[in-house]
Amino acid sequence: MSAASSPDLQSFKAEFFKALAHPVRIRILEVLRARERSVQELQARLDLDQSTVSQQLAILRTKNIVTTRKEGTTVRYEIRDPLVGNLLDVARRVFNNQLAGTQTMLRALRQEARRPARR
Amino acid sequence: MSAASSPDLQSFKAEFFKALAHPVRIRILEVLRARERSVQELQARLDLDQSTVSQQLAILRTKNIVTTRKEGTTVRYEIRDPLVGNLLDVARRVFNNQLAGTQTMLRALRQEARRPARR
DNA sequence: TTGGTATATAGAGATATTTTGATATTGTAA
DNA sequence: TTACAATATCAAAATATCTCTATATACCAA
Repeated sequence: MSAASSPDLQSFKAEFFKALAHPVRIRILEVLRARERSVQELQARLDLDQSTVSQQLAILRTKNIVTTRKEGTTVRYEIRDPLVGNLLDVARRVFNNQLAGTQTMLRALRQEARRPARR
Repeated sequence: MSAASSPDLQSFKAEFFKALAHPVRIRILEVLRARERSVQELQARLDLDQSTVSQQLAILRTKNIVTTRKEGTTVRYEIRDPLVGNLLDVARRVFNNQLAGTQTMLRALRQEARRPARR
């Protein structure tokens, strides 16, 4: 019974990473990292249409990565576990190593690191 | 130009998480974390057939997560950036929070944390 | 050479995810 | 009520990923 042979657990982990495995969902999480947001705000900020944002949020909700708070007719989303932010940070460091060489994306990545949040 | 609006970069990140989004690939990485392994060793240790292991390794190779070293007829794989190990650790902590409540998997997760490697 | 062992790749059917547009639902103000 | 705004869900076609089996390649020993 090694670390690598707990199939249900590894499937659970895979599901979690799947939740991160989409550009829109990553963009959403990077915005939510700074603070909670309504669907509208996400929509405006990411320049995506309502359906797209709501659907991707539904996926993040399903995977328990994000929670909601209803305020009248608007719904505010936030990241459930701040540790997810740390995860993205470590991932960024991996990307940084991987990208050593490809200039354009590397520059964008550095930009991000310098400007971690925004109101 | 916010942190969330560098679509190419976020796609690149999504590709990376996609690479982790499969139970077999996670199991492989968790074995490789301890040290490099030949395809055979992985195959035996994970109780998977040759084709499956080789295919999943090909995906990890494509995404630049592992590198290979050829030794005669055997090929040894290793994780390219040890930081990927840290990433898995942070992910484990997220899982731990998420699983608070579901007993079985939680126990398996704790097991892993206690027994991080094996020869 | 030939044969065997280790690894890689190909192909096809099954399944899952994305994408887009349309429609539901819910809450609130008039 | 009615109407509107915010959010959620549905459905279908396009695309991607998985799974399994078969075959290919590369290396080595005899």
